[in-house]
Amino acid sequence: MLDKSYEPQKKESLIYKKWEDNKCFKPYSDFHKDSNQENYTIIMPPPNITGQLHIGHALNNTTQDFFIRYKRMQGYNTLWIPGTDHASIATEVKIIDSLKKEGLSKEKLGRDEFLRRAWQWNDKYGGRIKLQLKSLGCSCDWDRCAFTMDEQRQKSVLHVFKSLYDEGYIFRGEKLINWCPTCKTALSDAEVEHIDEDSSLWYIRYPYADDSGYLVVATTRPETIFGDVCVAVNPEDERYKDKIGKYVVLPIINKKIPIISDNYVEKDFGTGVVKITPAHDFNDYEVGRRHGFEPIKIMNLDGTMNEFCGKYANLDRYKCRELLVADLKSLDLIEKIEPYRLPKATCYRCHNAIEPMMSKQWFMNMQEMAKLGLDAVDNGELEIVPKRVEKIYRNWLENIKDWCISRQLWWGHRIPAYYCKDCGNSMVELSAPSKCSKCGSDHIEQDPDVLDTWFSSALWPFSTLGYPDDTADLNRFFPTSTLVTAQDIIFFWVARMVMLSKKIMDKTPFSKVLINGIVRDDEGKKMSKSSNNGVDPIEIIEKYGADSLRLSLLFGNGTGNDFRFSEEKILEDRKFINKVFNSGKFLELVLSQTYETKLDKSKLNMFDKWIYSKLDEAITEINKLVDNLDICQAVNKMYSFVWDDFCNYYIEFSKPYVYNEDKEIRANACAILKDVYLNILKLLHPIIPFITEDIYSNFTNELIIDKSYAESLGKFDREKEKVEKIISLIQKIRETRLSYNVAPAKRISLVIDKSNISDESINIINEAKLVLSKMINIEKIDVLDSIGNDFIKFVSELGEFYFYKNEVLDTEKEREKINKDIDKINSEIKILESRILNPNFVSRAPQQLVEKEKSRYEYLLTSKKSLEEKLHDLDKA
RNA sequence: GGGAGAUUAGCGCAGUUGGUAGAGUACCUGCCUUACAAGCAGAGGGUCAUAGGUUCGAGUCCUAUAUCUCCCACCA
Repeated sequence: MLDKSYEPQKKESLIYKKWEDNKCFKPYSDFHKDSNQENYTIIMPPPNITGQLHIGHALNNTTQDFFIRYKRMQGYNTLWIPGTDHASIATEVKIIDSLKKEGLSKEKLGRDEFLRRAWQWNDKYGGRIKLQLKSLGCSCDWDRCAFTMDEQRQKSVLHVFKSLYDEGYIFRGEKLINWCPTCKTALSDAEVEHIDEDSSLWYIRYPYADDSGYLVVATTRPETIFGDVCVAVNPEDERYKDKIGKYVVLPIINKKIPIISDNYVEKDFGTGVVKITPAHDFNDYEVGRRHGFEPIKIMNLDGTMNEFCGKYANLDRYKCRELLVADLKSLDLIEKIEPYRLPKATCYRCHNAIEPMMSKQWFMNMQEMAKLGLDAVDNGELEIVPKRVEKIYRNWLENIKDWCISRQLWWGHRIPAYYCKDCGNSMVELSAPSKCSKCGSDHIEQDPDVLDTWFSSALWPFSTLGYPDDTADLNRFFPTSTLVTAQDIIFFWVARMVMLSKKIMDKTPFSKVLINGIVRDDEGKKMSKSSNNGVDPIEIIEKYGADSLRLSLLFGNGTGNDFRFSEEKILEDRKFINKVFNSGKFLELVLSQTYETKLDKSKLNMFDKWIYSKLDEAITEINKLVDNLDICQAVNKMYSFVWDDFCNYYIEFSKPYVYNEDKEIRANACAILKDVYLNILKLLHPIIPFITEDIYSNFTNELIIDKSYAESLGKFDREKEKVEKIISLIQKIRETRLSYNVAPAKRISLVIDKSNISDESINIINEAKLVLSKMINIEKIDVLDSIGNDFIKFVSELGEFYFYKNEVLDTEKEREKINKDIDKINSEIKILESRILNPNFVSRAPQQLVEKEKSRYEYLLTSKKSLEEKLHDLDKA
């Protein structure tokens, strides 16, 4: 028995358990090793264990689950691998925060104890995430669940690191890198966020060494003056041409530095003179390198000034700036200070300012890798949806630089590099060497640093399948099929997966990438942890059920478009599920009144054939849309098929048959209704898995998740057309009744003029007699030889029809209505005339269209004429 | 500074090779019709941001402009 009403809360977890117990989420090939079904594989973007999932995750994972369930039912050998990400820096920041609350610090705890805490953290939050995914209904194979730092994934990371090191793609060196003084680690370029901030442009006077006045330098960072190695002007700048090669004296520290020329300098900005600080600015680093200057480091790793800065040493850089500017002012070396808005580089995790610093780090050379990434889209191995995202992807790869992969953190994959304390030799090995390969010393130390968290994520498509081991999974499921993810990690993750998969596995890791839009709150703001407007999917699921949430996420949202989340939308969409549920109730009711249901294909009536045709049409369309990753339109199609075609019409059509006195008719009608309904459940299962499973189990002993996708009994064009005509007649009758204010309960007669209607129409109407009487309260159908004045006429596609005046008439209403109709027709006639009377249209538009428009025009003219006649008759009467 | 997207009914949105604007919801009218009032049947409501252009024909293609959002970026 179905529940009294749709109440999802109680049942969903039980249903999920049933799926798990029956191993429904496992690929078919796990049980049938020699299965040759085509594979369909998705790797889940592993959520960070920093916290819990929000609606954006729910959107991505619902999308993935939709594809997986759909493909599973279509007979693919499906595998969806779930997992979580250790999120090195993000998690470490969180743990440090929580330690702070206990009055602890990471240094106090020590590395081992800190890591123990981190693993505890993983147990807690990783577990919560899995729970959330299960509540959402995700049908992923939990036995294959991976964690970016579990044993197998550590092994993958080691192997990839070593092989890229051996090939020379990974190297160690001292370069200018992004340094977060708060997190105290290096960051990659991708991890730096630029935020516009109000600041100033300081114009500082640099006296010439020969005492002939001074040069004015405009800078946004006066405190880096200690690291200046020269000042630069544009070689074409007339103002300074004769100064090139001369020297200026750095204020405060009184150091002589040269004036050089470089094209990098823009004449029109500031004073056209730039101070060059190679150790603390990326452009200056390049300029310095071009002109052979050694960078001078002036900052400590915590963002304070170093001993090189005299009395400013150990001051925070901003404090230093303040004092220095004051000092310069008192020396009259500040020409002016202008307000200036500049993009401030900040850490994507702690949001504090980062500093470019010289530091010894590990890097990955990306030049060749980027080509691999570009090839993938160029030669069609990888399709990115929506298409526009491809440009973003391409642009990033075209401007890529070396990837700084080492982090001065503890939570992460420790770099497998070992240094000999005696001879300084460095070794990269899969396991810790006991002796130095060069001098034989056993004073060996592992590099204390860990890898960028995105290094391990980049290997996800093959690390999850068992790389570097030669596993059955790797052979069977790599490369995977579709990747579904959010747009903010295209660079961090998607591009790097493509590059590394091509490099390591020699294959593009997936053939399609679907990039979902951003989830916003109901005010249109981006949902994020920092704005604290995130919504926990569990909360919504408890309130409305997972199916409602899933439907709401998938329905009415264009592919790749941003999505505005609101509870109202969930309430709106839930109505659809309720509708599906209630149609199940109806089926249950009619089945309970029937002893036998047997589907006899030879006994389909025209309505049955119509619904099967519509079903067939819907399936075909949905297949096409899903293949194009257009879930939005696919769900739209399901919605209108189920609600409009099935519920509003077919169920009503079926009533005279399922309640028929003839047992045989009744049995067959019930069987057909059931068949169509079960197919509808299959159609909908990928969007709303729980309710469809629940209802399906009510009518069968099988699990819908395992069944094949919806399939129609056939396609019947002639009957389809007939029923469409019936439908339009029904609509016309309803409209006419309403316009004459005929009470819905009043049974009236439908009249046909025998001389003015085709035999076919009469046949169709006879066939639909039962239905018409039921749906629009038609008492009887009179076929008359001729029609006089006592009738109300209306036209449908089946021909001309009449009501008895005395049954329906209200003269005033009638006149109003006819006038309205004439107005409508007139405006359409106008539009048509503008075309068919236009010789250009007639000669250049497709002939078919011209014909169509012409016949429509003729039809309108006759209709108009008959309406005018009617009006005339009315006036007479 | 560069790039991308958005702008369609009161609201939040769909609209895939250019061919007379669509569903949901809200509002209005009438119905508690034996699956469903979380429903049924109807009605109204849009010069598709603006201005040009291409075309017989533009929400759809092109060019500008405006407003909003997002991404990228070293003009010190």
